[in-house]
Amino acid sequence: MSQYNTKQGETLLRFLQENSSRHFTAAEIETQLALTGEKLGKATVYRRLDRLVEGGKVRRFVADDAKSCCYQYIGDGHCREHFHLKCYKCGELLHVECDYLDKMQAHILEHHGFTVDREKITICGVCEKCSV
Amino acid sequence: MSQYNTKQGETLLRFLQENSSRHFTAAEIETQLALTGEKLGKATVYRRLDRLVEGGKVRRFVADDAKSCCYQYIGDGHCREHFHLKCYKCGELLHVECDYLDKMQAHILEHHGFTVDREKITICGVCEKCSV
DNA sequence: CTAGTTGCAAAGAGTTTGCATGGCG
DNA sequence: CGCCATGCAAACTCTTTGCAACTAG
Repeated sequence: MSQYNTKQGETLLRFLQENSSRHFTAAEIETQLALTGEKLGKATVYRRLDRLVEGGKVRRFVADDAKSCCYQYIGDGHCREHFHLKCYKCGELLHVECDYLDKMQAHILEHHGFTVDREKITICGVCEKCSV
Repeated sequence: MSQYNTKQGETLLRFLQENSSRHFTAAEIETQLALTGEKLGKATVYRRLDRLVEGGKVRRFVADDAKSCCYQYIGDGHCREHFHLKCYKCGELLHVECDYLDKMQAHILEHHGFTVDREKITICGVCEKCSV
């Protein structure tokens, strides 16, 4: 699939990495990159994002009120090992390594016969800063 | 807002209630109702769904792969008191009353300074039947 | 009778696709 | 040089909106 390294591909990935505490829509990414003169075509943005999502480097989701998808860098496969808490006020994504949550997963399986998909799960709420 | 009771409004609500273990896109709802001769206009479907979502009777979300919104009946305000586990294979929505999860919420607040929004949270995974 | 509701069709918004050009290896 | 990637614009899909006709209260 992604076989060639291109300037555009690197630009997009770098942008997401450098702003990994925030999420963006495709349109926002396009605009932001255009501001710094690194203009990418709309289609390219979508195509590369799709790949990053498939490759597990980027998470795609739809914010509650939003009409379009948001994308956020979550890093390499390493993120499978912990949980994600996402603040829907500021957009901050917290990566949490937590025994309690590990046990939660076991509890749910045992008591409710349900296998939690920790890779996909994102726990929404409000972070410390925003809850004041 | 919703002041008049109409045949269309009742038809839609009844359909969702009777199929509360499943979720549907707006288009699916339209099609299903048309099959039983209870044809609703596209716009009406969207407008009534919006209201039901605002009123808390229906949950709107975007399935991982899907391109469009899904809607599922979750009942009256009562659903704020428990947690939802959703199977992404069969679509079943489990309503779970669980001390452990209550404590989880407390734990996350205490140890991670994060206020979980239990109304919005849906824990995704695979249910008992589908995990075999 | 009045105000909310419906249905149609047109408008919008976001995303995907086709195709010629350009760039990586 | 071959093949993939890019960029543009057109095509698509889903959702919202405008408006005249209709209906609940």
